[in-house]
Amino acid sequence: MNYWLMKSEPNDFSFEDLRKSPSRKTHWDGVRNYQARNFMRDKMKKDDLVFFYHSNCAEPGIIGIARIIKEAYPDHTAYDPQDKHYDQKSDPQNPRWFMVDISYERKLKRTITLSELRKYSDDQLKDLTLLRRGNRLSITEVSNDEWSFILSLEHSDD
DNA sequence: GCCAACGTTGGC
DNA sequence: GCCAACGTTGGC
Repeated sequence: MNYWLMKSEPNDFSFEDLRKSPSRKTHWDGVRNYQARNFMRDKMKKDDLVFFYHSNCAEPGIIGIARIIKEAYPDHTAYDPQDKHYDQKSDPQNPRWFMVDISYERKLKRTITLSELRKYSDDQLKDLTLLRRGNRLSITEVSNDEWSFILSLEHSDD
């Protein structure tokens, strides 16, 4: 079982949007970065848990938990010229881009903000990929220890 | 809105 | 294969 962190801009698709989706699930389409694709295609497994992170917003941070409910399959939006993430070079016979399905698990009692996570960047979270300088990857791995530590913050005062 | 970081593209 | 130009991400 692996743990993940997935970013989403709440203006685009928020954790609340996931909660309101039919059956509280969605496909994670539109990923067009090879490293993020490789994580989805090669390492994400059904039932893995995901920190849902809000980026590019007033209070960036982890807002809730989602679950992988379907492993990687071709991202059909890559073949749709009308789609924002259309990729002319993607061939259905040899898919380049993949997506997974995720479902809403639960909202955290409080948002664990980026600035709060940074307080531990020299110690418990020193290897957290999200905190690496300049990291823009939309899907990153979270270790078992990092997952437990971040969850332990949920019930602390700040 | 600014801008640093960084992935991708394409000319050579 | 190098690398400059360009586009995107995302915190602030």
